[in-house]
Amino acid sequence: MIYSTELIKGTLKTIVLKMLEDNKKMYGYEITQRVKELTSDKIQLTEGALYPTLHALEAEGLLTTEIEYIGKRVRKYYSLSPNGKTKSKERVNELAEFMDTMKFLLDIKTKLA
Amino acid sequence: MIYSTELIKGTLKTIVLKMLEDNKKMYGYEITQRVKELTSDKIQLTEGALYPTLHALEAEGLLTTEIEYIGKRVRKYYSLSPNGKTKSKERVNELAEFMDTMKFLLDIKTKLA
DNA sequence: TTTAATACATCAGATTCTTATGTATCTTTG
DNA sequence: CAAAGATACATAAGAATCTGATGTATTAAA
Repeated sequence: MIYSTELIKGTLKTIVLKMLEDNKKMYGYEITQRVKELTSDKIQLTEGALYPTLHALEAEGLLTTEIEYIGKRVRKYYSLSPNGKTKSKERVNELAEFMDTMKFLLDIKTKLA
Repeated sequence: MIYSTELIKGTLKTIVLKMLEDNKKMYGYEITQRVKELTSDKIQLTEGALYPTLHALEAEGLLTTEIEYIGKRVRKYYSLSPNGKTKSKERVNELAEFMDTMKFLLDIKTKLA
């Protein structure tokens, strides 16, 4: 099952920050592949969503970039800035808490009086 | 902590369906209050988001409505249609699975070789 | 040699949410 | 009793974010 992209809305930035927290330095295409791999193809980030998000995070000062050439092909590596590291932890914590809350909400079986 | 509404994006329809699955019959304002109560104020649905969502679910044939008057004040009760019941279970399952996947993703500490 | 994979990017259109506004009734409180 | 707050519906402009398409270019595989 591939998750309806509706669900991924709102979590993309957090996913990106977390990937960079765990891997120091990644390029866009690599992030899509890593997430696909880690989720057994269940989360497939589209480039049309990812690249604008990376640009936005960079504009917010959370990411820094360095260009590398592999042969003639360009790669743009992203890393967390100091602010990005802080923000990443915040975001991941918030999302984890949110998911706990949602799990509770979805498991409610009894009607309250 | 009130969750940044960014996180709620994409989960609103599922929350509404689930509330109706558990309570048979609810009106809009009641849903906002129930969710607020169940989440200790952490998820606060706005009316500007909720009412259009209810209308959309009704247009999709997932909800049915009945009007009731409390004094002179109107109340619009929503219930799951047969299709709505099926859809609700699908959505809740998908969201539960998605959250498991996300938890896994957020807990990854080690870099893969 | 042509298809697929790698790697970047942009953009029109769709969807969905926020915030504000509007209407109206009922309850509480100073 | 008047004002404020709670109850209860609804719409709409603007913002944010994603989809799906399109574009360019290099490298690897079939």
